[in-house]
Amino acid sequence: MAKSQKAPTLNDVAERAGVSRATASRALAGYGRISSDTIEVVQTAAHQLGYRPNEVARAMRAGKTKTIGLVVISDFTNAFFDRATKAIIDAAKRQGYQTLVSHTDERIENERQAVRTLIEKRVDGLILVPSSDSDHDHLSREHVGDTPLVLIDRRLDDLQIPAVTTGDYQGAVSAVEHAIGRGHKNFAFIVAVPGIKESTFTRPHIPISTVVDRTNGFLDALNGHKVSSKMVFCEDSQAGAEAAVEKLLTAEQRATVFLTSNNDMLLALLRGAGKLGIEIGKDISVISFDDSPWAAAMSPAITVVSRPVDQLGEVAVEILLKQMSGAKSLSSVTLPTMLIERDSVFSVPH
Amino acid sequence: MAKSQKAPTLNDVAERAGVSRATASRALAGYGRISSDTIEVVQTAAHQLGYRPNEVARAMRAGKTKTIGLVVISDFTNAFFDRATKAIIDAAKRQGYQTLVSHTDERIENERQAVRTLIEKRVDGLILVPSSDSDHDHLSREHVGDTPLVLIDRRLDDLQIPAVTTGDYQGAVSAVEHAIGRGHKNFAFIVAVPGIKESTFTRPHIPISTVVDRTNGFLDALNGHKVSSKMVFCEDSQAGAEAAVEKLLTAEQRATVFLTSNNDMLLALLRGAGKLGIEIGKDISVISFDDSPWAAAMSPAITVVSRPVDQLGEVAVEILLKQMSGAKSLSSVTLPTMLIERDSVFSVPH
DNA sequence: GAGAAATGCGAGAACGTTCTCGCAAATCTT
DNA sequence: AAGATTTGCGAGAACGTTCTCGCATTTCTC
Repeated sequence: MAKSQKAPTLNDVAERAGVSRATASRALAGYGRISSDTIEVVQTAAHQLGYRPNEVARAMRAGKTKTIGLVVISDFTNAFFDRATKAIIDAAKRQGYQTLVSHTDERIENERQAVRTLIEKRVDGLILVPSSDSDHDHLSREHVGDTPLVLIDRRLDDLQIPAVTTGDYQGAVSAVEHAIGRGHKNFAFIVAVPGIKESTFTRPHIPISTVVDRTNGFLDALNGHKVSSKMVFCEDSQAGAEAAVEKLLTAEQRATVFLTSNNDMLLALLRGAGKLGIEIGKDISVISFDDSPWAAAMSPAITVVSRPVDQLGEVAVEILLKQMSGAKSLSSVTLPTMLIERDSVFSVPH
Repeated sequence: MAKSQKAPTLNDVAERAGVSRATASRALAGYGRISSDTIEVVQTAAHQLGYRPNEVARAMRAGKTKTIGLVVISDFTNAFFDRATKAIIDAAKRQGYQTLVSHTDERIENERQAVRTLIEKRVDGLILVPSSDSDHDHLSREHVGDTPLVLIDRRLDDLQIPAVTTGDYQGAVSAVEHAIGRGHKNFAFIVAVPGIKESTFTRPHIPISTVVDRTNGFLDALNGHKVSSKMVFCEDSQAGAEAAVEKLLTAEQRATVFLTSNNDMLLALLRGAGKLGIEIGKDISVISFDDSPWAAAMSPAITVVSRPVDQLGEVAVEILLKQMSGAKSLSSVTLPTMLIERDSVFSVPH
């Protein structure tokens, strides 16, 4: 008997139960007209054979895979996208969907390829964090067909795709206002910009709405106050960030408060300060975007602009599901950020 | 025309190219006997229609989904499983496989359900970190059928399943020896044990090989040396960990060196020390399992037992693929850990 | 230039479901 | 008790591929 090799099919169950395939299907799925006796017979037959429904066949027949795709950049240090990933996977599961995950490492070719294969796998929907605000042909309706699509963390202003983002502009504003309230007059903002070749003090093109919003918030909040400020736009590498940080820390008119646009930059700042013997919370103040258990446990604990990452994932799934069930022209959502005051911002005596 | 609604199928392509479905298939997949003229005709037809092969149908026909399942506990603080997840997804993609991810949150029912649905989705293989060394019926051959299965991070000694683990015993030994070399004579080991209800100083049943190995390594390395030591077994909650830590830190004969079994425990220790005004690297020494960017950037930087997490993922995928291609009775692999000496361990004057 | 071999292509089955029909038997009407 | 309705079930198609056959037609062989 080669029977023990292949997984038992519905046909095998039907045969053993002495009914037709159609009846077996009805008995197990519990639809249509069927007697409770037959249900029992079929169920025990299925159980004895160790029958597992073949979801591939089911998907083929139904035209739905009960699977969504997630295309995400994965950041090492920031827990942000890892957290978002978990939130999405779990929220999807709660609704009966499994999640196929792809990483782009912020490279557009990877994004393109990921979208392509996920669509070929016929995912019922797609959640994506776009790597570029200009290169997004592969996200057009023409290319994704009628696959529902939701963006997270970043908007794409020239495409009609619902996006779930966080209040980055407001977050930057609240950070600046907090520091101004504590008497700070000399600001620095360390901004990570994916894709640029080397760090610079002059504003480059920023391909990500999130970062644009934060810099705008920073500038606008400062506007009208008699303070000096400086932004450094860092390349993504650790070395680049550290070099830029060192330049800021050793400047003659060193800022008294430093904002960092994510945890990678915060870490670069921490390393740089450590190396130069500069104490956080005493020599300089620090506020970072994105909270993490680490930021809270350090001495001093770091004041952060916390973003609602779990909620971000949940809302994204929610909007995606709405789209799947036929809703048209869904609008984007911006979730509020929150400044968590800890010990890394001191008051400047005036 | 309702044609614009449905995704074009191979039939549509064939029709437009004026050939049969079979020929169109050959032309696109590039197998069998076919003239280069027809290939071109079919390819342009496919391109004009925006044809995307339906991988569901392909999977059904082939009996292979080109998809693997990953069942993992997800830890907030530790980057460990997030890193492993990324490594696995990327390694799988390199081999042409997509990855379906499920989180168990260390709960056996979730693990059971995840395995079940992944098998119903007919994944070609399964990578899993088991939550319990005793409750694993759902992983028996009887239940997973002939789906290849690889364990990571934890062994299951009474089941014949290949596991990729790290040298946790040796890691603990190297940490202890390092501290002994620096003159320490009073050790504490803070051990997270999933599943226990409350923290305790007496050894409970530990359902995870990784943790067992570490405690054994700790004990064995200490054996024969004239030192005192204490282990605290922590429940998984943050509050539980902190309470246990506080007890250790305020003990009259406080240890001079603290080992922590993961980054969550390290954080609990950091918070506790911060609260009590105890300085790491000065008042107490610290060594933690698992490296992270944070541990390296802090002041003082934390000495850690680093585990090769990327390699872990890659090897797991490799073994899984071997199993998929028919290899039988693969053996388990243990990857070496490495002690990274930083600034959190001081020398005790004798 | 006649048979042999090679080439290109179409017909049709198969993968494992679900679901629409239609038919027989059982149950309900009055 | 005879028609009307309900109930339970089986036959068969469909989802979109791939692949095995077999049949023409072309190209090779001497």
